[in-house]
Amino acid sequence: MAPAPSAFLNGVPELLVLRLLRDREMYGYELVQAIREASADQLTFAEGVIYPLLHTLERDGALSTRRQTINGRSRVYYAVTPTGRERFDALSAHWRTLTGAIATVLEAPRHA
Amino acid sequence: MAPAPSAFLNGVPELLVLRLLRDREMYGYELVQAIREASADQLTFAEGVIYPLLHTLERDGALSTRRQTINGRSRVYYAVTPTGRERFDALSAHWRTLTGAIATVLEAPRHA
DNA sequence: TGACATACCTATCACTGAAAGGCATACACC
DNA sequence: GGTGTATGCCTTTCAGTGATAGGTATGTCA
Repeated sequence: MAPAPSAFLNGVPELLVLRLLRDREMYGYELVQAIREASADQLTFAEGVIYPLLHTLERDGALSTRRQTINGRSRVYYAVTPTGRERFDALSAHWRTLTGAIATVLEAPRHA
Repeated sequence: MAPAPSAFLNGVPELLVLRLLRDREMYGYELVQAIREASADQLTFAEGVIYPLLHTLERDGALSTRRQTINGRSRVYYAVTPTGRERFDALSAHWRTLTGAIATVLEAPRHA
């Protein structure tokens, strides 16, 4: 009933999107491929995941948009706002904490 | 429609349960606390998560059970079967691959 | 007596990411 | 001219997971 803000390990697409946009602005279609390429095809988030996510992040003020038409095709470029940067820092810290804890359990020599 | 066997990053409770049981047999209530303690309170999976999971793993042949009464209280001890060990190895490898890929994206100096 | 820890269990729900679509333009090729 | 593919945007629907919140029963200790 009170779902955690970012329940457990979810929110990885968000984490990656914010990370990539931290370097430079990108548009949705570009992000989908950038994630795949940056992870050497290990991670694939389809457009059905990325687009709604971008809309949500924009609505929350974590991203700002800029529309541009190139070669007759319209693109929507997304950039990280200060709010988005804070959000990334929080998500990132949370991610490291959790994966660190899991690694601890996995690698512990023996559990008494 | 064709949900991956272990969709994306899910299955962490399963991973941890199999890991802990690899060392020694334990009962449900004990596992709940063991996970919390082994992770220094960073990870908490309630009984509502652990018990159904144990039942599923037993049904799948990954765990075997042994009932024992101690101090008037009944306990169900779970132990990992060979099938369970394989399952753990697969889950573990999958986990390392994914978190490794995410780390790559997060830590990359810059994305061109 | 009452409270709390132990020990098992189930039913229900929200949310995420997965899947599968749809729309439109540009470009290459035959 | 027609067909196919890549680009670029979008939405709707769905399954599965873990979260929540219950319920039962015994032992112990104040």
